[in-house]
Amino acid sequence: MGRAPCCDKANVKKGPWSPEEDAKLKAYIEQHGTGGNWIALPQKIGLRRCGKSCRLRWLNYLRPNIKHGGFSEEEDNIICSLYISIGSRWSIIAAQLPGRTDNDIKNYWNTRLKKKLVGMQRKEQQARRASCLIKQGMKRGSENFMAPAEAASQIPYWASSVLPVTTPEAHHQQENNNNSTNFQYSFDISSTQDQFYDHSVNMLASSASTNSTNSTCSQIPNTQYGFNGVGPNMFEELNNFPIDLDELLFGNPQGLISGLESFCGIDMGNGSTAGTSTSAESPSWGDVSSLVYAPMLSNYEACQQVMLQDSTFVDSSRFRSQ
DNA sequence: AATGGAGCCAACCGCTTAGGT
DNA sequence: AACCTAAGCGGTTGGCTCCAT
Repeated sequence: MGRAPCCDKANVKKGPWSPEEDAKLKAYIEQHGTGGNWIALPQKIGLRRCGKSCRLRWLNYLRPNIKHGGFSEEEDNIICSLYISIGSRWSIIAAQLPGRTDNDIKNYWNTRLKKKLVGMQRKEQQARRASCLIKQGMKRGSENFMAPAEAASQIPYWASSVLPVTTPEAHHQQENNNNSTNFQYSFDISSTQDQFYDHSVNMLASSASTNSTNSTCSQIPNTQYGFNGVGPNMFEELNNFPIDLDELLFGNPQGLISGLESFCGIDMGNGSTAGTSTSAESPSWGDVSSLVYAPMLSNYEACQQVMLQDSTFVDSSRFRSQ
């Protein structure tokens, strides 16, 4: 036996809203509010619409200060960073972007951002293959670091932090900054869920720090989780990177999270290291926003300010111009 | 000019969650 | 504690527009 319908479907109009319906709904809500009962609202107004449909129309279209289209670079970066951190939690992502609806962001991701990300990964892989062929032809033991700098430069900072790509400059700086030669993607076992979500901030921070030595973003402890993104064995690590974006983004979005989990050695559900979780269920995220988003956003905003001011920071317009 | 395919987006569907009784 | 109802949410779909042929 199925669920009882929320409204009398036979007497409910479906499909696109007419300007008259929009005007009725908007006028009523602006004057009286929703009254906390969407189901009863269409009857009060005299609309032959389902309450859910009214709610959706208001939230996604009629509500004041709604922005449609024209996503900025900053919004792109926030969306991508958050998607990488928390997956398709569109309402949470939308909460970080004033004026944007979850539906808008979801559509934008599915139709544009996702494809851009995959396209960039393909380009990077092609460049890497070409680089490997060149390297194979070169004399062994060369001190020259033949990184696919051009390919790396085509990747936005949020993506380059997820897909471990390095540049000669970053490599050199990393050597100066870190005496350790054992690059590891390791998480502190005691990492909390909050810390992992802060990973997004670290992505931004790590990218900033590799491009600007005096950025205040570099003050964020971006090596805490091993996501500083550069190291002597970077290409080996890249080859081992378990995420195929083609598969994950177009086939199984949750797999992106799983891939990151296994890659990072963390169970995002309980904060323990990989291998300790026996549950086959998807992770329980809990109240993510209360756990992390306030500090995360403030960190991000602070970081963003620096990025905007720092002319040496990687030009994110590369991303939009793809 | 006609047509077919791709891209985009508004809206719907159904499941989950939260709150009330 | 159990149940019911409405809101919230994310996945999916249908139809419109644009563009290439």
